[in-house]
Amino acid sequence: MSFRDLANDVGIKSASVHYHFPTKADLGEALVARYADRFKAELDKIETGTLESALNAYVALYSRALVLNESICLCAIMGAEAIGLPENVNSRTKAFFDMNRAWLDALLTQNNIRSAADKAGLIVSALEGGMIVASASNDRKLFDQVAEAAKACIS
Amino acid sequence: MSFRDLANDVGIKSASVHYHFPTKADLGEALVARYADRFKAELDKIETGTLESALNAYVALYSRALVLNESICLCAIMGAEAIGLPENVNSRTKAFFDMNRAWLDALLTQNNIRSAADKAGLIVSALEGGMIVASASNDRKLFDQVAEAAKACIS
DNA sequence: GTAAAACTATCTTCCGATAGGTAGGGTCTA
DNA sequence: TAGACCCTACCTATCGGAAGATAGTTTTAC
Repeated sequence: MSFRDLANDVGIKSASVHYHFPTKADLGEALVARYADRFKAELDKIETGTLESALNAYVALYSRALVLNESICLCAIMGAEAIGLPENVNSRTKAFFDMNRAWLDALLTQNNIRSAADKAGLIVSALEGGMIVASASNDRKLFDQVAEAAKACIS
Repeated sequence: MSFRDLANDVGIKSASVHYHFPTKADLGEALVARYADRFKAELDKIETGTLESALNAYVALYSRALVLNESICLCAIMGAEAIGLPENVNSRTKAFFDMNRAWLDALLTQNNIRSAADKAGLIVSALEGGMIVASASNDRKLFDQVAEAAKACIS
């Protein structure tokens, strides 16, 4: 996705995109930041009543991206490319993962799960990795399997 | 990494690289294929005597890439970029993941672990995702945490 | 009238790819 | 055994295009 492609999609000229986002790094950072913000908003909507339903809702956030948009988590892509990406983009990506782990950690702790932080990290990694494996294999069932197996690890 | 960059590293001209790998797709496929072959060779060396030691050796294969080369699994990168990559590259990437799951499935089955296939998928996804999260966060400990948590899920 | 936001036009750099040539080594045959 | 031939692996040179970015100008909205 070049400046010209993006400009074309929006309906303006590439020079106008540069007006809002001077460099590619600025554009990338804004993209990840917006993605993280929207994800955070979805997290805040999740009802943390029972552990199981909360986890299901959490997984559904990932699953939706995989199924509907036929793409994968933006931060999985950015994270995989972290080497060679600008530092400001990487720090936003890191912040996204931190946010996810923190949310899960809080949820698990609240439900008296042992080693909450470790399991939170496992779930995030498994879901991100699961999206990649499923996407590369063109088989969404692989993601569902991973998500189920990850949930089965809790308790 | 362009044809010119690669040619420069090898010490020849980019046209000569095109002689061996006519298109970028050919080059990418060969790269992933070689990576998978080498990984397979390492898998074959693993002593599957005890489950724990075998799993440790398996995780070490990933960990080594993360620590020594200061990079991550090639197939994590290719898988994350699967959308937009040539089909021949994607099928090699898929084959790599299949191979990993099959190896773990056999190991777990051999050790009478229930839901071996599901857990094999979980481990692969967790390790691939763990590398990405750790790389993006520039914190190798995150990967080690994930690897430990994944192993703790077995049995 | 001013400031934001779009535009035109252009520059430089890099990319993947191709055409065509060259040097060296091996092979077949009269 | 000498010449004709061919294959491999590199080379030089170049093409068309796309990319990121900038300078300067015009339009639009309040």
